[in-house]
Amino acid sequence: MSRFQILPDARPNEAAELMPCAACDVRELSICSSLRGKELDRIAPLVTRTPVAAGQTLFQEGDEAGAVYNIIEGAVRLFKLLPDGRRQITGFLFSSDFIGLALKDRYAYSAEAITGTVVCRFPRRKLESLFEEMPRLENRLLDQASNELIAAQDQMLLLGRKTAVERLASFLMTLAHKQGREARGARVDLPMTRTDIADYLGLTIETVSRGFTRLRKQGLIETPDAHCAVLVDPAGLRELTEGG
Amino acid sequence: MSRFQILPDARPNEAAELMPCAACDVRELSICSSLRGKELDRIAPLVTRTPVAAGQTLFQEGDEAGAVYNIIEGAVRLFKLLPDGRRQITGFLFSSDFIGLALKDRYAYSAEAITGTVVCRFPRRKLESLFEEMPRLENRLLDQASNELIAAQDQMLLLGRKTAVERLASFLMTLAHKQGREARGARVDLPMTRTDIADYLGLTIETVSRGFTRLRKQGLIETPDAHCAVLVDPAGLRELTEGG
DNA sequence: GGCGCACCTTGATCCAGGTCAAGCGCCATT
DNA sequence: AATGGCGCTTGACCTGGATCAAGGTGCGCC
Repeated sequence: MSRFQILPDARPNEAAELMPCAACDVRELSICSSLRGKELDRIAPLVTRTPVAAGQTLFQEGDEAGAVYNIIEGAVRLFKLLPDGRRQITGFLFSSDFIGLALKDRYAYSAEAITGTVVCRFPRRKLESLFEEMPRLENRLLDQASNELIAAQDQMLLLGRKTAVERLASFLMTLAHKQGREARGARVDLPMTRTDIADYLGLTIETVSRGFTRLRKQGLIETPDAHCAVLVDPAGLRELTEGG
Repeated sequence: MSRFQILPDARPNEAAELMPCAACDVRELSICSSLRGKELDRIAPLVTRTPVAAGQTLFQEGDEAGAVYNIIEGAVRLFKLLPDGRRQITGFLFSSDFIGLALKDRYAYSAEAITGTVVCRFPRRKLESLFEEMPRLENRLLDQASNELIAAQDQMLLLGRKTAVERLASFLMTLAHKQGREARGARVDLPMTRTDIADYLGLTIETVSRGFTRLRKQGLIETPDAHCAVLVDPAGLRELTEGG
């Protein structure tokens, strides 16, 4: 999937020679876009590119937070569990997204790959020591944190006050936006399962399924298969999003 | 309520003479704790201390985000509205809390004083230009953002997956924690109304009221009046919090 | 090509929490 | 001390979404 090899941990010099950062597909989109040439050279030997198979765990809630990650390719779900197994997915992350803002000593949530994924792993301690050297990096992270907080508040509104179809419509339009496919007829990818969507929207899988059926019958979307949705009427969906 | 006078906007020199920051009650608790003496002198003339009456609006969702705030005293609710009036409160803020992390050009939520409140207002543009000078300040804000993100994720779990009583128990224990009153018999202040609590927990006022009644009948709390709760059995409440 | 399994859809029924309605307590105003 | 309004509680009933149950569909594997 990735054009890059996994970097051997034991030989940082060789890793540096490969210059993965300079050639990274998502560099300009990720937090790394805040880094200049020299800074990139400084960081390159510290990162490790790793593939993660679908369903595999990156880390679990409560683990010591030893690393932060950039997603190079694929999709990841972040979630929290209650002791009896109830699950809340707090976010889906995709290429160029950063994992590791919301943490103290330990991760506050678990992270699993949804599809085959490639991540770029960065030791957390080293990151923090770089802040002094690279204030633009910290700046970028604060910006990112801001965006995530705004998204989190939107999600609270969704979970606290929206109906099932409104939640589903909101979810589809948010994904469409992230994928740059908000136009009529655009095809939105849904790499996650119905169960994932349900656990993200605070619903059950059955309600999510009925929601898709309803949006389809109302002529708002088409679902050629379970892992994509075609926006037949994005304006109508957008309206639904806010209770219209 | 505050021991400080409102600073006259028109006369910054006089404001500086008053040195409100150096004498500020909540300085050590707020983001300002990251500032050293000289930095404080630099910031003091830029801030404006303002009282806000109960029920008054600090700013509205969609307003241009011209300022950030520190709460000196009182309580504030942040919320988002749907066009039909459904409201989701995204947070309650108290003394020493900071308002202004989750914003781009415009505020993503509205802010209203719950009780009589005193805030410390800071022009946003000036704040950003101070980051270079005071990296510790940016550091502190990133930390704060981290904490807020973790809290937001907890709230998503609450809204998406907890039952009505579990939500109420979680709310009480979170407030108890913030107030440093988690011991058996401790008295937790509830400055907000039942309607506010309902809009924070994604419930109706009736369900919140029945929740209090149920917790009382189970011997977990007492409610001498509507604006406080006594923790009769904090361990029991804590269990409920996670579905126990 | 058939088997097994994971995932999705649909229907029938149930129930937690919403809605509607009534009444109480408290306080500010007259 | 009557009045009115707001905030809170409680009861009766209703409903959106959960739960329970039964197939359907697609795909990897033998």
